[in-house]
Amino acid sequence: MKNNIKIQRAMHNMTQAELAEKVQVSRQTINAIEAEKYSPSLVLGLKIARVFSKAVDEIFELEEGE
Amino acid sequence: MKNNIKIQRAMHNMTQAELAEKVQVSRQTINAIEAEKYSPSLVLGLKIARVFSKAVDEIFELEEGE
DNA sequence: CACTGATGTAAAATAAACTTTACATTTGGA
DNA sequence: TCCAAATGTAAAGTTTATTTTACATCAGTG
Repeated sequence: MKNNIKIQRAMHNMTQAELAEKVQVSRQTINAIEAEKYSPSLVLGLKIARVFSKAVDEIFELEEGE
Repeated sequence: MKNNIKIQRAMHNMTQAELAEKVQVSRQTINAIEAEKYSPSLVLGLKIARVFSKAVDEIFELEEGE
């Protein structure tokens, strides 16, 4: 799972902690997702997309063979 | 998490087992998701959307307060 | 330099997704 | 009615996401 959350945050001038609060997860969770340590739940994916007013598909993308 | 997988399957004339195989999960997982026993991972959500050539947002929707 | 806010990371614990096996129920067609 | 395919469901087990606590680093600012 690739994602461009970091870029979206930059465009919205938003910190990891702020995003975390908006979608009600811990800051570490956002950090881990950005670092691609694991991929989020669909609920979280939808919430993050909503924060940035984007479709899920515009933020998250499957990788080869995934 | 609401979803319209059952409808999508009907439109594509596809069985739970067939969908399960296409996205590489067990049939029970598809069944559980349709029955909204739990919501899928984002990876699985993206795969399912891909099977039906739809955006994730067209198949899955957050519920009130979620 | 000292301080602060933002980020990276890690280990242990909990919660949630997913699998496997197995069986019951429903439904449509021969 | 009988059969088979499709669906529903359940319990136990494994894997993965997420939390909590805690600390380390880094960049900019006083």
